[in-house]
Amino acid sequence: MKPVTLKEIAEILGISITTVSKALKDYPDVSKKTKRLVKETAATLNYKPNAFAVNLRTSESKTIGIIIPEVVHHFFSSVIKGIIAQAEKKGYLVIILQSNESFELEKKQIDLLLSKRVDGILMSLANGTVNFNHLNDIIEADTPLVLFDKIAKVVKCSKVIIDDRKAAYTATKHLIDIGCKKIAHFRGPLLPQNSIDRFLGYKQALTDHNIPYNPSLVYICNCSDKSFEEGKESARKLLKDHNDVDGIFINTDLVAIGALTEFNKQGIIVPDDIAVVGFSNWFMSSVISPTLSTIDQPGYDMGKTSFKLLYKEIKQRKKKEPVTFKTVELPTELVVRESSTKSITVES
Amino acid sequence: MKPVTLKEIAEILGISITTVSKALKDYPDVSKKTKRLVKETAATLNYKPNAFAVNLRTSESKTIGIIIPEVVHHFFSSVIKGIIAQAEKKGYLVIILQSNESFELEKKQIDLLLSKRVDGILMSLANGTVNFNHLNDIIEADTPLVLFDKIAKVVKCSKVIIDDRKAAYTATKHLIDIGCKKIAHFRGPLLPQNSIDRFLGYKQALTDHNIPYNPSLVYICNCSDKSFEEGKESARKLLKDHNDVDGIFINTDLVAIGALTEFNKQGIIVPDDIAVVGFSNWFMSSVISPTLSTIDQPGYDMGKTSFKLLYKEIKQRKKKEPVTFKTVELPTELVVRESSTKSITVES
DNA sequence: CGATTTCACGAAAACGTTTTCGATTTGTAT
DNA sequence: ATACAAATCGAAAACGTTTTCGTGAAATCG
Repeated sequence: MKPVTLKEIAEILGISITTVSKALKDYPDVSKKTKRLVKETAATLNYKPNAFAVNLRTSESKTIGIIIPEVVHHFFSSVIKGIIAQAEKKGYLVIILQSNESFELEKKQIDLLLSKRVDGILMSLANGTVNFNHLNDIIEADTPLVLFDKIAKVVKCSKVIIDDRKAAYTATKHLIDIGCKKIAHFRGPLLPQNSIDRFLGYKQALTDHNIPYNPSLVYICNCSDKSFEEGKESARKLLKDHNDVDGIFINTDLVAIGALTEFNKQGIIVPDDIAVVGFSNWFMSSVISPTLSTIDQPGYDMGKTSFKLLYKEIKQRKKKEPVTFKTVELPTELVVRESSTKSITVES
Repeated sequence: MKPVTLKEIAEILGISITTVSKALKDYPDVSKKTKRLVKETAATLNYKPNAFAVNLRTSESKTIGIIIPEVVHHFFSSVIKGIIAQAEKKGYLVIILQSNESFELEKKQIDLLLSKRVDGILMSLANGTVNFNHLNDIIEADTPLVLFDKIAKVVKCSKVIIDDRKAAYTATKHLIDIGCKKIAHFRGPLLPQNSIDRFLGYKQALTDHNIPYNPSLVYICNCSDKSFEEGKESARKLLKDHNDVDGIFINTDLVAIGALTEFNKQGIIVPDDIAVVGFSNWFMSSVISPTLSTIDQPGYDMGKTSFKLLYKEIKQRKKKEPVTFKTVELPTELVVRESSTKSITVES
């Protein structure tokens, strides 16, 4: 019942623990014969190395931790999937923790992972994160760290991002291209860089195309778990404040879907009355009616490349090579669907 | 730079490692004075016990593993969230692995978790799982196991389930209650018990209400990642085969949403022409148009109670108490939305 | 045949903690 | 003072592995 150890195999075969260990790991200073013998008995006894002992001895656990704001979330769960897929290839397991968009919780989770001595940490920052001392804790603990999506530029580590600003620019320009003259923006919270960048991309696209920027056309959403409601609410406000708006670029698909729902209810025809473009390409967006144009944010790829960067750093650290930080920018893509495909295309 | 150990604290204070260890864990045979001293220096040095050493010594890792068919999935990610939330309260971390609905992969993941010596395993079985020997591996390794949602009745362990049959019965009866006379069923694959039970509930509800069961009204969907397409496809077939169907109970929300989309496209009015009830209560269902009536499957609660059962078993094992297996059945609820709310209610 | 190299193996330390058990000191009652 | 109990402490083993280094035997060479 007790798990079998090297010692037992050694005793059975009348050889030393050392030799058993070496035989199993194909050390050159063990004869073919004993190797065969050891491997056979190990197999029949169903020997599995005690991970705890290996961890202690090698001081690595082949386990990484990931901290994200929210698990029940199409984008983040895609990222998780990508991370797990890639980690598995390299024999790493993945521990998942949530920050619930809270700064305090994020700090606590980092502490947890550090005290568990994971081999590396992948993180997407919480909206509530205001400073980055806790990230320096990771770096000072000599634990490899890679940030993705919601990052902090000042932190010295590898990063995986998209160009939010460019993507937002593309989305807004698309609205302009299909003939929209008065374009609103439902932006995210004031803090995280992403929502700032998306806002800036929106603004830039307007000014580049001689459309005056009008601050009253920008509505703020927290993009919390109430995103859908916020979308409806903002849509209501927008219709009241500006009944001549003919396009909206929205920070997040879920908010956009809320807006679509409100428009449907009020008899506003999307896209003919108002064209809508969201952001993230949640699966839902391809299923809603009208289907939602959006910016595809490659969650799965982001997970994969994040782990790849982390893995590289782990290897470098192990070989005492100098670690090199890299920032990888993943391409996004405008996905045009019904919500921005006017029956009559207006030439601009 | 090197993490500080008990030894270093002992040397600084000129006492033994033993006393330091005991002081930190509030053993009664250490004086208040030295306890204070030790704790203070430990705090200033930012001492954190080496988890690897603790694991080895105590032979537990305070880590559990979970294996699910798919991470990017509203129900399963809700379960994950529940598990993580509850695990955190008890100081456990959670490793997540996917089976991708594959039997072989499921076996491999179990092996992985066992070789990592997690303190317990939570699982929802893959559709492809045909026998349960691999689950016995877990039991033989003396690792606590709890199955949830997609379970195997024959396996000796605790389980957390819903009554799929009853829920399906309720859903179908609801369709009958609102006046549906010819009710179709889009069922899941033939294998997993859940889809069998839902089918049986559907059938039972019909016969209990004097509606003859008609096998040609039952369509099979794999409920894979193509669920949405399958829903559309089945809806097309249904409309061709039986143009007088006035209600459908569908195995999964995503398939139902596919069907709704097809109905919308073909000008079929839901619910007046055909009423639809799905299963699971994905978030999406409250957002689609028309909003989808469905059975609420309490993913978060399922995660929570699954961990609670696992935790209880871990504790029992530790105290060498006899382990008791329990099967907890969580309540489901019919959520009535637009897709089954006829403008003119017909009395039955 | 003696010297040297190659081949196989094992002893032992180390990773850092927990815990048992014995030893020493201090206090208390006779 | 002596005896005994209580309060503090530490030595050492143990968890199971990895890896360095040394040793003896066999093989190779001149």
